[in-house]
Amino acid sequence: MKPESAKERILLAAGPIFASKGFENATVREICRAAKVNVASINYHFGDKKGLYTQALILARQLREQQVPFPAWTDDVTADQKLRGFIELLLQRIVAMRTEPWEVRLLLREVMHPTDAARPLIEDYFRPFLDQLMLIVDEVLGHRLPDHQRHQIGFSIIGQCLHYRVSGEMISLMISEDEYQNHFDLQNLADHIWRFSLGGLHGIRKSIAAIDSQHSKQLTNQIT
Amino acid sequence: MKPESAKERILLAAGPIFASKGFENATVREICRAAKVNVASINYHFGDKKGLYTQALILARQLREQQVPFPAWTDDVTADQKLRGFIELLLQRIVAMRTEPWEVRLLLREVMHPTDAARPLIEDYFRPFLDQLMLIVDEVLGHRLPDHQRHQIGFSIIGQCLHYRVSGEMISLMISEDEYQNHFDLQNLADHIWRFSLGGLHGIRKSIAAIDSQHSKQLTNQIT
DNA sequence: GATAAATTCAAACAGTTGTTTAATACACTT
DNA sequence: AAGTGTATTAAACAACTGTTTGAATTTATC
Repeated sequence: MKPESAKERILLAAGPIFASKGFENATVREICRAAKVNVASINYHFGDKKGLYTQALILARQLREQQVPFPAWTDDVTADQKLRGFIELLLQRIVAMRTEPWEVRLLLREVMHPTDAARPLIEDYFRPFLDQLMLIVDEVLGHRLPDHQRHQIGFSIIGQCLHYRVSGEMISLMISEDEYQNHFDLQNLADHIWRFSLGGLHGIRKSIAAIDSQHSKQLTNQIT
Repeated sequence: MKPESAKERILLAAGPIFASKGFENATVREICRAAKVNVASINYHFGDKKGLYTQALILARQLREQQVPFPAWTDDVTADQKLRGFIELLLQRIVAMRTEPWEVRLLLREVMHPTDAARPLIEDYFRPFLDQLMLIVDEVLGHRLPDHQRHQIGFSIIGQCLHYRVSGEMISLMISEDEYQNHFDLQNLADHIWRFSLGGLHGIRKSIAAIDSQHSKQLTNQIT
């Protein structure tokens, strides 16, 4: 295989096109034109259109993991700082304001409308990611909540971040251009979401403390 | 016009089909089959496919406003309670777990990928909705923040809610069915998002108080 | 350099797309 | 009852869809 074999060219051309048009609306002819190969090449190398889509999705995940790797924190990093880092990573991976890598768009399509190709994506990519977030939440709270609460908190944080990608266009239509330019860049958003989420977590920590003290009272009562 | 004229039948058949397949993937023949009219009817009554889509979108908004109207709160309702009511309304309008009205899906398509048809939607529907939320936020905080902060807070709350629709399928794939059934119904989610957001708001209120006291100190220094 | 395998190609396939046409049926007023 | 504008219909339109074919070309193997 040449450094730019036809198969490779197809795969690299297909990604951005699938990402911006979706599976149905992307045409094999458009992809082949972009890859500068014959229309029959897709069927020859990938079987059919769906086979190409599956390969493109796998490639997207691999590339995105390389592009924005998970940070390795040293021991002196506080839980709060880790949360801030995670939120920034999440925004970088899925929002990625300025540049719009096709990998992100393609992966997000699968999040919103999972197909059969989504299962391995969940196991290998999304679930480990969510688990990392929940470990940080445990650390911030100094307490491991029941799973459903941990998940709800995780989704609250992820949901805030994701919203700027999902509804990004609509948001930019709803606020002034000035405001968007000056206060909705990645750093400002990470700051806000971090603070807002820390507040939410502190509220939960308080109610844990209240229950705990009540619980220890009950224990005391039982003992005495 | 008969109570079920052809034009009406087309409009009502088009909504659900556009909602579940999107503009491009919905075919005029499928819509006409569902409406039991000739294929030429859409072009006759609506000019072209796009004209029909625009009308369907307008209808969706009208219907959804009627279906889940904004509550009229009495004076004795606290700001916290209003926030809880707003979150529940938002979840009912856009998440609507059990039934999946086509109106919601169609409107959400326009949120994620706004077309020309989105502008009137923003002015008449989304912006007033966001404004209502921000008034409640002002009331909870007892303080009107700069617009960009009000917006960020609003999007944090909306983002949490929207996430359960946008990534709903993915979420149900990531947690166990039991957990999903027992802890991710509308009431539980509204409760969690409410508490989490109240925590976030209290955190912000504290930092306002800190800045205010600092500010009054500075003022005192200036005076003395 | 001959043989075989892998790849590329133009052309055609059968099916679907949104839209148009011209003929017909209907409801209404004069 | 004739005339008029509106509504519906089957059929055809040209353009596009993913895929297949069989021959031509390139590449690899001996």
